[in-house]
Amino acid sequence: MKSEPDVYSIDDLHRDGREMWDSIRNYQARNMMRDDMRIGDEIFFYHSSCKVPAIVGISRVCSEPYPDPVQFDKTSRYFDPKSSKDSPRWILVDVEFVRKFDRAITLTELREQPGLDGMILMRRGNRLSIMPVSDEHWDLILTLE
DNA sequence: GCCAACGTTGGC
DNA sequence: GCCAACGTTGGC
Repeated sequence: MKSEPDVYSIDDLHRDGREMWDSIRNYQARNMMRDDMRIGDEIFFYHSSCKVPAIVGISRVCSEPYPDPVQFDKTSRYFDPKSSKDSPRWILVDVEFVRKFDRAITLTELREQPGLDGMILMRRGNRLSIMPVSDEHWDLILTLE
């Protein structure tokens, strides 16, 4: 899961313990939270749109999927007038802090790993803020820490 | 600040 | 249902 550190960083999650992953307005990302995530699933926490884009730690899914309350908040820029409580369009999960890496594993470094070829994160122009990571890639990335 | 790569919107 | 125009993301 990507997050802009200026908006919400791994340190913020460490401080808060857990966080509702709200305001995601992309159908693919929503589908992953709604359909693919299970309580206990571990997540790489990635800092994006910043000086050194990098995987900086691990978080974990800690709720069932449920409707994003922000979609009903008229004062929010993420308010969705086409959504309704009867059939909410945007679904999210809560995530909890697991640990922060001793050092950030930078995108540059990840690109240098031949074993990570084909990772969705590395695709040019990739804009997905939530994406699956294969077991092989997960294990390989952990050896880089 | 630039620009590639998408996703979304809306006219037809 | 197509597709052009536009908006957003995010690395560089």
